[in-house]
Amino acid sequence: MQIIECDAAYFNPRDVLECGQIFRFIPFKEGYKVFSADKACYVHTQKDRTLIECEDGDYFYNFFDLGRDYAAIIEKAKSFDVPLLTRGATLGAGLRLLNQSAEEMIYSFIISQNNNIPRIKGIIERICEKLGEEREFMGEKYHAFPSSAALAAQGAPFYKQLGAGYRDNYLAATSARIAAEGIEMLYPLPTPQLKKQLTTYTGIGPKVADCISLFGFGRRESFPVDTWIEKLYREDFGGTLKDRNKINAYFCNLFGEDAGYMQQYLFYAKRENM
DNA sequence: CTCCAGGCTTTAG
DNA sequence: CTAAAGCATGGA
Repeated sequence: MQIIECDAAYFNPRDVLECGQIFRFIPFKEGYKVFSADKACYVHTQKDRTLIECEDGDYFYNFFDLGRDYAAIIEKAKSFDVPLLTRGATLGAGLRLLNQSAEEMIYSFIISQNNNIPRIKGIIERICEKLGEEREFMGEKYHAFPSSAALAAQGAPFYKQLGAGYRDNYLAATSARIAAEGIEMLYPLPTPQLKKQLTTYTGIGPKVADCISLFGFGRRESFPVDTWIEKLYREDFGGTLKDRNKINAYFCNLFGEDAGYMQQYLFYAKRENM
């Protein structure tokens, strides 16, 4: 077992996990067990340090984006002088953007569309339980996220039965395509072309493509526009555009290469008062 | 009962 | 091209 340690001021496990970028984690002892692809870790905070316990330190160092200077990101966020963004970057100083498995993001965010977070988590959990390889971490069993081949071996009725609703065929069709083609050709693409390619998969539109690009391919210039962003665009930016693609262009132009981080702070601040 | 959730596909104009 | 209906499910 390895232990990675870092400054808790820029790594609050609750903020990082509960902000909708990841769906596989459970409260455990003083912190959380976190699952990604076929790996697991235990993350918790002691005083001013956040500790990550795991078997694969290199994987989770990258996963939690530990090479990034978040103090600089937060300063940049405040420099835009937008009240909601400054509030998000202040209250959410412990936020981080995760570097997750691209395939896991593809299926997870297909499920996320027009859905709520508790239900998304349940559907993904049941899929892993049924199709993911069994592993063990800290004396307890868990299931890896299934391979595309394992997902493709099931049809739409299987996903419907797990509660995926009308997204059943999206999962069946896209897993079949990826099992046949792979996704290696996507990694070298420039971000605009990556987004365009992602939207050619069944069940992936512009918003889901931005989430996959941001969380699964490390494209920090991506800015997903969902119902929350649309709401804060109107209420906090005085925006009048109604087309989400245009709202996306507005924010990408405003925030540039770090738009994804700004999106997380805004999302965080807007969701705080629920 | 209706409304909504990290929207997409299909169809109509 | 844009606009709107239809879509499963579960909780508020």
